Amino acid sequence: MDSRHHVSVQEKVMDLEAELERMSRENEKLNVMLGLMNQDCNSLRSRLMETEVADGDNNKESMIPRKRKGAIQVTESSSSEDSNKKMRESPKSKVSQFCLRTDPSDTSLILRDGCQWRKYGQKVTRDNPSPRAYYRCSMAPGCPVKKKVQRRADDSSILVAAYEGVHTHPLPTSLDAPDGLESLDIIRPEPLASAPSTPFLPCSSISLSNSFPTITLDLTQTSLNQEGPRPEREARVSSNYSISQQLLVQILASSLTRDPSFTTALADTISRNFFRK
DNA sequence: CGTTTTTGACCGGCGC
DNA sequence: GCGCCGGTCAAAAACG
Repeated sequence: MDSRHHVSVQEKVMDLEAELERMSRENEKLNVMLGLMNQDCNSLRSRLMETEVADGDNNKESMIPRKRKGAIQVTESSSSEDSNKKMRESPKSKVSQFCLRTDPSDTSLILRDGCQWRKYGQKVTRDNPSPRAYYRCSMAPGCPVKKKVQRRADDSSILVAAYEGVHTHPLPTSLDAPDGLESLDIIRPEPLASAPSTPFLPCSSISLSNSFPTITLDLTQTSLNQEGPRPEREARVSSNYSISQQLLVQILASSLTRDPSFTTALADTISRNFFRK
Protein backbone atom coordinates (compact mmCIF):
# COMPACT_ATOMS: atom_id res chain seq x y z
CA MET A 1 0.00 0.00 0.00
CA ASP A 2 1.68 3.13 -1.09
CA SER A 3 0.50 6.52 -0.01
CA ARG A 4 -0.72 7.42 -3.49
CA HIS A 5 -3.16 4.58 -3.41
CA HIS A 6 -4.23 5.68 0.01
CA VAL A 7 -4.87 9.17 -1.24
CA SER A 8 -6.93 7.97 -4.14
CA VAL A 9 -9.11 5.98 -1.81
CA GLN A 10 -9.55 9.02 0.32
CA GLU A 11 -10.49 11.01 -2.72
CA LYS A 12 -13.03 8.41 -3.60
CA VAL A 13 -14.54 8.64 -0.17
CA MET A 14 -14.74 12.39 -0.45
CA ASP A 15 -16.30 12.09 -3.85
CA LEU A 16 -18.88 9.74 -2.51
CA GLU A 17 -19.62 12.05 0.37
CA ALA A 18 -20.00 14.94 -2.00
CA GLU A 19 -22.32 12.92 -4.13
CA LEU A 20 -24.27 11.91 -1.10
CA GLU A 21 -24.76 15.50 -0.17
CA ARG A 22 -25.74 16.33 -3.69
CA MET A 23 -28.28 13.59 -3.59
CA SER A 24 -29.63 14.84 -0.31
CA ARG A 25 -30.10 18.27 -1.77
CA GLU A 26 -31.77 16.83 -4.77
CA ASN A 27 -33.99 14.81 -2.56
CA GLU A 28 -35.10 17.97 -0.83
CA LYS A 29 -35.91 19.54 -4.13
CA LEU A 30 -37.83 16.48 -5.13
CA ASN A 31 -39.78 16.84 -1.93
CA VAL A 32 -40.74 20.33 -2.95
CA MET A 33 -41.81 19.08 -6.33
CA LEU A 34 -43.89 16.37 -4.79
CA GLY A 35 -45.50 18.96 -2.59
CA LEU A 36 -46.56 20.88 -5.65
CA MET A 37 -47.83 17.73 -7.22
CA ASN A 38 -49.74 16.85 -4.09
CA GLN A 39 -51.41 20.22 -4.16
CA ASP A 40 -52.64 19.61 -7.64
CA CYS A 41 -53.47 16.00 -7.07
CA ASN A 42 -57.13 16.55 -6.42
CA SER A 43 -57.70 18.64 -9.49
CA LEU A 44 -55.72 16.20 -11.55
CA ARG A 45 -57.81 13.32 -10.40
CA SER A 46 -61.06 15.03 -11.17
CA ARG A 47 -59.60 15.94 -14.50
CA LEU A 48 -58.68 12.34 -15.07
CA MET A 49 -62.21 11.30 -14.39
CA GLU A 50 -63.46 13.85 -16.88
CA THR A 51 -61.06 12.64 -19.48
CA GLU A 52 -62.03 9.06 -18.99
CA VAL A 53 -65.65 9.87 -19.42
CA ALA A 54 -64.86 11.82 -22.54
CA ASP A 55 -62.58 9.23 -24.05
CA GLY A 56 -64.93 6.43 -23.31
CA ASP A 57 -64.33 3.37 -25.42
CA ASN A 58 -61.19 4.75 -26.95
CA ASN A 59 -59.33 4.34 -23.74
CA LYS A 60 -60.70 1.03 -22.72
CA GLU A 61 -58.27 -0.72 -24.94
CA SER A 62 -55.15 0.96 -23.71
CA MET A 63 -56.07 1.72 -20.16
CA ILE A 64 -56.87 -1.75 -19.08
CA PRO A 65 -55.31 -2.46 -15.74
CA ARG A 66 -52.59 -4.96 -15.49
CA LYS A 67 -52.32 -7.16 -12.52
CA ARG A 68 -49.07 -6.46 -10.86
CA LYS A 69 -47.65 -6.14 -7.45
CA GLY A 70 -48.02 -2.68 -6.08
CA ALA A 71 -50.74 -1.64 -8.40
CA ILE A 72 -52.91 1.22 -7.36
CA GLN A 73 -56.35 2.12 -8.41
CA VAL A 74 -57.56 5.60 -7.90
CA THR A 75 -61.18 6.45 -7.88
CA GLU A 76 -62.98 9.36 -6.45
CA SER A 77 -66.53 9.97 -5.57
CA SER A 78 -68.10 13.11 -4.35
CA SER A 79 -71.48 13.16 -2.79
CA SER A 80 -72.94 15.59 -5.23
CA GLU A 81 -74.29 13.02 -7.61
CA ASP A 82 -77.87 11.92 -7.72
CA SER A 83 -80.24 12.64 -4.92
CA ASN A 84 -79.90 9.31 -3.27
CA LYS A 85 -81.07 8.71 0.25
CA LYS A 86 -77.59 7.69 1.14
CA MET A 87 -76.22 11.16 0.60
CA ARG A 88 -76.62 12.22 4.14
CA GLU A 89 -73.09 13.20 4.82
CA SER A 90 -71.95 16.75 4.49
CA PRO A 91 -71.96 17.72 0.84
CA LYS A 92 -68.35 18.75 1.18
CA SER A 93 -67.10 15.34 2.14
CA LYS A 94 -65.17 13.81 -0.67
CA VAL A 95 -64.05 10.24 -0.69
CA SER A 96 -61.00 9.21 -2.62
CA GLN A 97 -60.34 5.56 -2.93
CA PHE A 98 -56.99 3.96 -3.57
CA CYS A 99 -56.49 0.33 -4.40
CA LEU A 100 -52.99 -0.81 -3.69
CA ARG A 101 -51.63 -4.18 -4.57
CA THR A 102 -49.53 -5.48 -1.72
CA ASP A 103 -47.67 -8.51 -0.71
CA PRO A 104 -50.33 -11.12 0.09
CA SER A 105 -48.29 -12.34 3.05
CA ASP A 106 -48.45 -8.91 4.57
CA THR A 107 -51.56 -8.89 6.71
CA SER A 108 -51.14 -5.44 8.16
CA LEU A 109 -53.48 -2.65 7.21
CA ILE A 110 -50.84 0.00 7.28
CA LEU A 111 -50.39 2.42 4.43
CA ARG A 112 -47.49 4.82 4.56
CA ASP A 113 -48.85 7.75 2.68
CA GLY A 114 -46.84 10.47 4.32
CA CYS A 115 -49.44 11.54 6.83
CA GLN A 116 -49.64 10.60 10.47
CA TRP A 117 -52.69 8.54 11.27
CA ARG A 118 -54.16 7.40 14.54
CA LYS A 119 -56.13 4.24 14.45
CA TYR A 120 -59.42 4.56 16.27
CA GLY A 121 -61.21 1.41 15.35
CA GLN A 122 -61.28 -1.85 13.53
CA LYS A 123 -64.27 -3.78 12.37
CA VAL A 124 -65.03 -6.96 10.59
CA THR A 125 -67.54 -6.16 7.94
CA ARG A 126 -70.21 -8.37 6.60
CA ASP A 127 -69.11 -8.83 3.05
CA ASN A 128 -65.41 -9.12 3.65
CA PRO A 129 -63.42 -11.63 5.71
CA SER A 130 -60.62 -9.18 6.32
CA PRO A 131 -61.17 -6.45 8.90
CA ARG A 132 -61.51 -2.78 8.13
CA ALA A 133 -59.28 -0.34 9.96
CA TYR A 134 -60.34 3.22 10.73
CA TYR A 135 -57.77 5.97 10.95
CA ARG A 136 -57.91 9.65 11.73
CA CYS A 137 -55.30 12.15 10.67
CA SER A 138 -53.19 13.10 13.66
CA MET A 139 -50.91 15.59 11.99
CA ALA A 140 -52.98 18.54 13.12
CA PRO A 141 -55.29 18.66 16.13
CA GLY A 142 -58.43 19.53 14.24
CA CYS A 143 -57.80 17.77 10.98
CA PRO A 144 -61.05 16.06 9.94
CA VAL A 145 -59.53 13.64 7.46
CA LYS A 146 -60.30 10.00 7.98
CA LYS A 147 -59.35 6.92 6.10
CA LYS A 148 -60.57 3.37 5.99
CA VAL A 149 -58.25 0.58 4.99
CA GLN A 150 -59.42 -2.88 4.08
CA ARG A 151 -58.36 -5.72 1.87
CA ARG A 152 -60.56 -6.55 -1.01
CA ALA A 153 -62.87 -9.46 -0.52
CA ASP A 154 -62.10 -10.99 -3.89
CA ASP A 155 -58.37 -10.40 -3.79
CA SER A 156 -56.79 -10.10 -0.39
CA SER A 157 -53.56 -8.88 -1.90
CA ILE A 158 -55.23 -5.61 -2.82
CA LEU A 159 -55.49 -3.02 -0.12
CA VAL A 160 -58.28 -0.49 -0.48
CA ALA A 161 -57.86 2.83 1.27
CA ALA A 162 -60.73 5.28 1.31
CA TYR A 163 -59.86 8.83 2.26
CA GLU A 164 -62.52 11.19 3.45
CA GLY A 165 -62.27 14.90 3.99
CA VAL A 166 -59.69 17.55 3.33
CA HIS A 167 -56.57 18.16 5.35
CA THR A 168 -56.56 21.43 7.25
CA HIS A 169 -52.80 21.53 7.37
CA PRO A 170 -49.99 21.43 4.84
CA LEU A 171 -49.28 17.96 3.68
CA PRO A 172 -45.85 16.51 4.23
CA THR A 173 -43.75 16.34 1.15
CA SER A 174 -41.23 13.85 2.34
CA LEU A 175 -40.10 11.53 -0.35
CA ASP A 176 -37.50 9.88 1.73
CA ALA A 177 -35.88 6.68 0.79
CA PRO A 178 -38.37 4.04 -0.20
CA ASP A 179 -36.01 1.34 0.88
CA GLY A 180 -36.87 -1.98 -0.57
CA LEU A 181 -39.78 -0.48 -2.31
CA GLU A 182 -41.53 -2.51 -4.90
CA SER A 183 -42.54 -0.79 -8.03
CA LEU A 184 -46.03 0.49 -7.73
CA ASP A 185 -48.38 0.93 -10.58
CA ILE A 186 -51.71 2.47 -10.92
CA ILE A 187 -54.71 0.58 -12.01
CA ARG A 188 -56.86 2.87 -13.97
CA PRO A 189 -60.37 3.06 -12.73
CA GLU A 190 -62.43 0.78 -14.86
CA PRO A 191 -66.02 -0.17 -15.23
CA LEU A 192 -66.67 -2.99 -12.86
CA ALA A 193 -68.41 -4.97 -15.54
CA SER A 194 -65.29 -5.61 -17.57
CA ALA A 195 -62.42 -7.20 -15.79
CA PRO A 196 -60.01 -8.28 -18.46
CA SER A 197 -56.47 -9.25 -17.69
CA THR A 198 -54.98 -7.60 -20.70
CA PRO A 199 -51.72 -5.89 -19.88
CA PHE A 200 -52.03 -2.25 -19.09
CA LEU A 201 -49.43 -0.11 -20.69
CA PRO A 202 -48.37 2.84 -18.65
CA CYS A 203 -48.44 5.93 -20.73
CA SER A 204 -46.40 7.96 -18.36
CA SER A 205 -44.07 7.30 -15.59
CA ILE A 206 -42.03 9.33 -13.23
CA SER A 207 -39.17 7.54 -11.68
CA LEU A 208 -37.43 9.19 -8.83
CA SER A 209 -34.34 7.18 -8.51
CA ASN A 210 -32.68 7.00 -5.19
CA SER A 211 -29.57 5.34 -6.35
CA PHE A 212 -28.85 7.88 -8.99
CA PRO A 213 -29.71 11.53 -8.85
CA THR A 214 -31.78 11.61 -11.96
CA ILE A 215 -35.40 12.31 -12.52
CA THR A 216 -36.81 10.67 -15.55
CA LEU A 217 -40.10 11.90 -16.82
CA ASP A 218 -41.17 9.47 -19.39
CA LEU A 219 -44.16 11.18 -20.84
CA THR A 220 -44.29 8.97 -23.83
CA GLN A 221 -47.80 8.91 -25.02
CA THR A 222 -49.21 5.69 -26.22
CA SER A 223 -51.13 6.04 -29.38
CA LEU A 224 -54.82 5.97 -28.94
CA ASN A 225 -55.98 5.12 -32.40
CA GLN A 226 -53.10 7.15 -33.63
CA GLU A 227 -51.34 6.41 -36.86
CA GLY A 228 -47.87 7.39 -37.80
CA PRO A 229 -45.01 8.43 -35.62
CA ARG A 230 -46.25 9.31 -32.27
CA PRO A 231 -44.72 12.26 -30.52
CA GLU A 232 -42.30 11.26 -27.87
CA ARG A 233 -41.85 13.62 -25.04
CA GLU A 234 -39.19 12.83 -22.59
CA ALA A 235 -37.64 15.26 -20.20
CA ARG A 236 -34.50 14.11 -18.56
CA VAL A 237 -33.31 16.24 -15.72
CA SER A 238 -29.83 15.57 -14.59
CA SER A 239 -28.41 16.40 -11.23
CA ASN A 240 -27.12 19.75 -12.31
CA TYR A 241 -30.67 20.90 -12.94
CA SER A 242 -30.40 22.09 -16.48
CA ILE A 243 -33.99 23.22 -16.29
CA SER A 244 -35.60 24.80 -13.34
CA GLN A 245 -38.15 23.12 -11.17
CA GLN A 246 -40.76 25.58 -12.24
CA LEU A 247 -40.20 24.70 -15.82
CA LEU A 248 -40.44 21.09 -14.87
CA VAL A 249 -43.75 21.69 -13.21
CA GLN A 250 -44.90 23.47 -16.30
CA ILE A 251 -43.87 20.52 -18.38
CA LEU A 252 -45.88 18.29 -16.13
CA ALA A 253 -48.87 20.54 -16.31
CA SER A 254 -48.75 20.97 -20.03
CA SER A 255 -48.23 17.32 -20.65
CA LEU A 256 -51.26 16.66 -18.56
CA THR A 257 -53.38 18.68 -20.87
CA ARG A 258 -52.26 16.54 -23.75
CA ASP A 259 -51.81 13.26 -22.04
CA PRO A 260 -54.79 12.17 -20.02
CA SER A 261 -52.83 9.39 -18.47
CA PHE A 262 -50.39 11.68 -16.81
CA THR A 263 -52.29 11.27 -13.62
CA THR A 264 -51.14 7.70 -13.76
CA ALA A 265 -47.59 8.80 -13.38
CA LEU A 266 -48.46 11.28 -10.69
CA ALA A 267 -50.28 8.75 -8.61
CA ASP A 268 -47.47 6.35 -9.26
CA THR A 269 -45.05 8.76 -7.71
CA ILE A 270 -47.26 9.46 -4.78
CA SER A 271 -47.91 5.81 -4.28
CA ARG A 272 -44.25 5.24 -3.69
CA ASN A 273 -44.75 6.66 -0.25
CA PHE A 274 -47.45 4.17 0.49
CA PHE A 275 -45.23 1.25 0.99
CA ARG A 276 -42.36 2.29 3.13
CA LYS A 277 -41.71 -0.40 5.66
C1' DC B 1 -44.71 9.80 30.27
C1' DG B 2 -46.94 10.97 26.06
C1' DT B 3 -48.64 8.82 22.04
C1' DT B 4 -50.59 5.07 19.55
C1' DT B 5 -52.92 0.64 19.19
C1' DT B 6 -56.22 -2.68 20.65
C1' DT B 7 -60.74 -4.08 21.37
C1' DG B 8 -65.24 -4.47 23.46
C1' DA B 9 -69.02 -1.32 24.17
C1' DC B 10 -71.91 1.88 22.39
C1' DC B 11 -74.62 4.56 18.99
C1' DG B 12 -77.45 5.68 15.07
C1' DG B 13 -79.40 4.39 10.62
C1' DC B 14 -81.94 1.13 8.21
C1' DG B 15 -84.91 -2.77 6.94
C1' DC B 16 -88.32 -5.85 8.48
C1' DG C 1 -89.58 -2.56 18.47
C1' DC C 2 -85.90 -5.46 17.21
C1' DG C 3 -81.88 -7.00 15.12
C1' DC C 4 -78.21 -6.09 11.98
C1' DC C 5 -74.50 -3.40 10.54
C1' DG C 6 -71.07 0.22 9.95
C1' DG C 7 -68.85 3.65 12.44
C1' DT C 8 -67.04 5.69 16.73
C1' DC C 9 -65.75 5.93 21.59
C1' DA C 10 -62.84 5.14 25.29
C1' DA C 11 -60.32 2.45 28.69
C1' DA C 12 -56.54 -0.43 28.93
C1' DA C 13 -52.41 -2.04 26.99
C1' DA C 14 -48.41 -1.45 24.31
C1' DC C 15 -44.84 1.22 22.60
C1' DG C 16 -40.88 4.40 22.16
